[in-house]
Amino acid sequence: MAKKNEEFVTHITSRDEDFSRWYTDVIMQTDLVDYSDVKGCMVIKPYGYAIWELIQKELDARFKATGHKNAYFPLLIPESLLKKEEEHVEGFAPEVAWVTMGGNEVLAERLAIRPTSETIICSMYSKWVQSYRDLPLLLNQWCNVVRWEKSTRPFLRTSEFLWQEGHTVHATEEDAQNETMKMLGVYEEFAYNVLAIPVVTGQKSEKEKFAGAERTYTMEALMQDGKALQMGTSHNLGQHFAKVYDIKFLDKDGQLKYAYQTSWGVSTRMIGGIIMVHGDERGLMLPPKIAPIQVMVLPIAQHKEGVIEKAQELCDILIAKGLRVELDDRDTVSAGFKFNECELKGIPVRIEIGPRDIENGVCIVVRRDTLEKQTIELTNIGEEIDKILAEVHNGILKKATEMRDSKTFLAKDYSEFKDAIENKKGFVKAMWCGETECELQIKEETGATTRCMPFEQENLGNVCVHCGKPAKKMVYYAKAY
RNA sequence: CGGGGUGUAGCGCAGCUUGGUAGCGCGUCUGGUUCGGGACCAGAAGGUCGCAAGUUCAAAUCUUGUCACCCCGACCA
Repeated sequence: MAKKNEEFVTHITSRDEDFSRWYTDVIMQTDLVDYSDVKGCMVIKPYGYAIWELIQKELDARFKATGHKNAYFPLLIPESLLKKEEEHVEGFAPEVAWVTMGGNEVLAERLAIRPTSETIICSMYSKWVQSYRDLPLLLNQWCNVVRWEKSTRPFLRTSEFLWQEGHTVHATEEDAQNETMKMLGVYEEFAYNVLAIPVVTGQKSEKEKFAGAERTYTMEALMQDGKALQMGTSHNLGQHFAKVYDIKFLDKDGQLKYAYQTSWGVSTRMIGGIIMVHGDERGLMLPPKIAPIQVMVLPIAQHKEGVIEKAQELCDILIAKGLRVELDDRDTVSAGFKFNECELKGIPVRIEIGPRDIENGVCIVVRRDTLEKQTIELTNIGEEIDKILAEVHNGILKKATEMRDSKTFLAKDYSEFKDAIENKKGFVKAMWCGETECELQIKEETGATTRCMPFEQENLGNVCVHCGKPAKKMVYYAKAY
């Protein structure tokens, strides 16, 4: 006899009690990842990888729609090649992993395992770009990169991670800037419409920008513990790399010119963001569009005649609608266990169907985000589920937006600023003089960094919140992952 | 690299102060009864107590050394 337990039970640490522990509990118990024997590297298990595959699919469709093609460049980069762009090397030097041996022989020149591929891609682009007719060159690659991190956390910071990096070449500065903004726009649209995560977009400060970029743009999301996470970046590289790697083309006017470039990327870190934005006390909450299983069908009292058959029939109808559906027909665990497991794993919708329902021609549909149960007629179940999945998406986006807004504060002076960072925790909007020195001091004193200078500027005052000098920009500050 | 902490069954931990040859919860396996919110009963398997040396009749426990991992800082998608 199953225990009639009205209280829902969870086996994960409370979010409020220890957010970091909660995060670890969720990713380990939901079968997303496992720790490997390699320091700082995670194993992405099938359930976690399926999420990444869906992210890839959604993004690829967007990249293709904006004229980009996929390619693949080598994992290993000769030291000499990597070292050409000074600012770039300086930025990445501390975290590059090196290959020094080939078989039993010491290599004459060490090979870097790519921390990012600008250098190797630019070295190829210099061969490929000769004429204005070759431009724009719009490529993307899906790959792994390695950065030797001192402290790591699954998805958020691992020594090796998966990402996509777009690298484009343009004839004019204007084209490059347009591309930079366009791709940030693609990421932003993706964040809202696929991940259901509200973001703040804007430009990075000099201190925070990508090593070797002219300008870096970013989208920043806020996690439930009030820390910010950079979810994607888009860089206008200007002619920095073109000059170093000699990417020149003959323009319409017969002049030989250096090309303008961009690069942009998002990584498996996004999955960490999804967990920390949407997750709750019961575990994961996956946005329907990237949920490997959108609907789990649970037969109740499945040993009784006709139940499994009816549940399978229901599955088939939904699969035919193009939904990702699974039937949990295990007879080794109780129904209650399955309910909890569905919630833990963040499956957006589950359907319970048992003898009583079959008799009445209905099923019970439960939304993961609200845990609301509704009785739905089997006759038009396909349309209803579509509708409910859309409602779940909108519901979690709304909730996440409210969460972000409730954790976004204004600071007119430095005491307000410190109070907001230390006690309230979240985004803090404040005016800034534009000096790196000020940023450094603020970080030293509060732990907060500038996240971005948002495109949507507001005038909160005329002076810098820290030094009191004339203010140039409104900035989002936060402690960040 | 600075500061702190932890290593005992697959996972989470207790035992250590005051030495006496290892235990709890979860999980796993077997059988049965269950199955509409993490079922129950009965039985079973599983540990050179991180590693090494020392003290002792006797070490998970005391001493010394060593290794590994985790957290907080510095650095970063």
